[in-house]
Amino acid sequence: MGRSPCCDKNGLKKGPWTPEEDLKLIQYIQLHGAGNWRTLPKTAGLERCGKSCRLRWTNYLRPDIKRGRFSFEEEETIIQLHSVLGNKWSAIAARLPGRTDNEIKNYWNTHIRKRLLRMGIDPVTHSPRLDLLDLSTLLNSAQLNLSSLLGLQTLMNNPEVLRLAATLLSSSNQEDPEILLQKLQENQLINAQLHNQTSSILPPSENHQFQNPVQQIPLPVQNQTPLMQGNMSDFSMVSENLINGQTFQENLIPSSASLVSPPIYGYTNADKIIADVSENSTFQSLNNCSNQNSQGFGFDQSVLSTPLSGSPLNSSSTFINSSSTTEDERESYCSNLMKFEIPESLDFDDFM
DNA sequence: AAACAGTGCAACCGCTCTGAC
DNA sequence: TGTCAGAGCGGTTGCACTGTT
Repeated sequence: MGRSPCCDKNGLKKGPWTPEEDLKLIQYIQLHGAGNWRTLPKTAGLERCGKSCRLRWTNYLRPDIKRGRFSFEEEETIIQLHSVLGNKWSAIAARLPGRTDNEIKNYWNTHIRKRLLRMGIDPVTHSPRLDLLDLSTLLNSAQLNLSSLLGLQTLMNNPEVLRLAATLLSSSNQEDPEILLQKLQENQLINAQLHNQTSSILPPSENHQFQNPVQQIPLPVQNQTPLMQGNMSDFSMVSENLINGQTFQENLIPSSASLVSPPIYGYTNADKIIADVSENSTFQSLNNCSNQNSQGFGFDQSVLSTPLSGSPLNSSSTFINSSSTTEDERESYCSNLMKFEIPESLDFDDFM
C-alpha cells in the first residue's frame, strides 16, 4: 500500500477557480488561518483537493501577492539568484517580496530562459554556450590577435590568479550554494590583501575597482602586462559608476549573498579574468548599443542594471523606466553580450 | 472577418524532500 | 524508525489573448 492520495479525486472540481470559490477560501483562511489543507476544503465548503486549495492560496489569493509584469530589478534579481541558487524557486521567491515560486518559475521558463538561449547563454549554467561558438571562425578571424593571448599567458603564469580561477570554476559547479558563497568570501579576503598591495601602486583614480563590492576579481598588478594596465582606468570608471549608483546587488541581495560577485550574466569571475586580459578585445561592453563605448569595460553594470538610455554614469536612474521597456529592447540590449570585437584603433604593437 | 499560429499564464500532476509525531 | 502532511520542484496542460495570414 502506497501513500493515500492527498484527496479523493472523484467528484472534486478541477480547473480554473471561480470568484465564489476564491471567496470561500479567503474567508475560511481569514477565520481559521492557513494550514491543515487536507481537511480545509471540506470544512470550507469547497469541492477541491487540499493541494489545489493550498496552491490557489499561495500562488494567487495571498494578500501579499504582487501581480503584474516583472520589473527589471526583479528580473535581474531572479537571474542573479538563479545563478547562485539554481532552480530553487522558493528560495528565489523568498527574496522577491510578493512573488511566488510558481510565478517566478513560469516567468523564467517563458521569458528569461528563452532570452538567454537566444543570447547564446546557457540558462542552467549562466555561461556562454560553447557549442554555439564557432571556434574555427574565431581562430581564423583577423580580429583575434595573438597579442591578446600573450597577455593571457602572462596572466596565467600568475599562480594566484590560476588558483582563484580554479577555485571559482570548481565552486560554480558545487550544488551547495553555501559552499560557493564561502569560496567567494575567501576570494574577497584575497582581494583585500591585493588591494593593500595595489593601493600603493595605483593612483587613487585607478584604484576604484577594489572599492566595488561587486567587482572582486583582483588583477595582480605586479604581473600585469601593459595591456592589462591600460584596462584599469576603464574598468575603474565602471566600478565607480556602480558605486555611485549602487549596484542592484547591494540593494536586493541580503547578507550572505552579497558576498557573491555576480556571474556577470553568465560569466564566472574566472571568465572575467580572461575577459579583462583581452581588454577591449573581448566581451566588448554592452554599452556599445547605447553608444557608451567610452565607458570601456562596462560589462557588469550594463548587463545587470541594463540602463535604457544615457550614460551609465547616470546609473542611479537606471531602473526608473525599466517597467516600460519592451522585451525586444531588453534582448537587443543584452544581445551584444557575446560580441567578440577588437577595435581597429587598438594598436597591439604597443603591447608587444 | 475568419482561421490559424504563437505566446503567456494559471493550474495541475507526479514525484521527492523535510519535519513532526 | 516508520508514517504522514506539507512544501517544493520539474514538467505539462489548457485556455485566453494577440498577432499574422
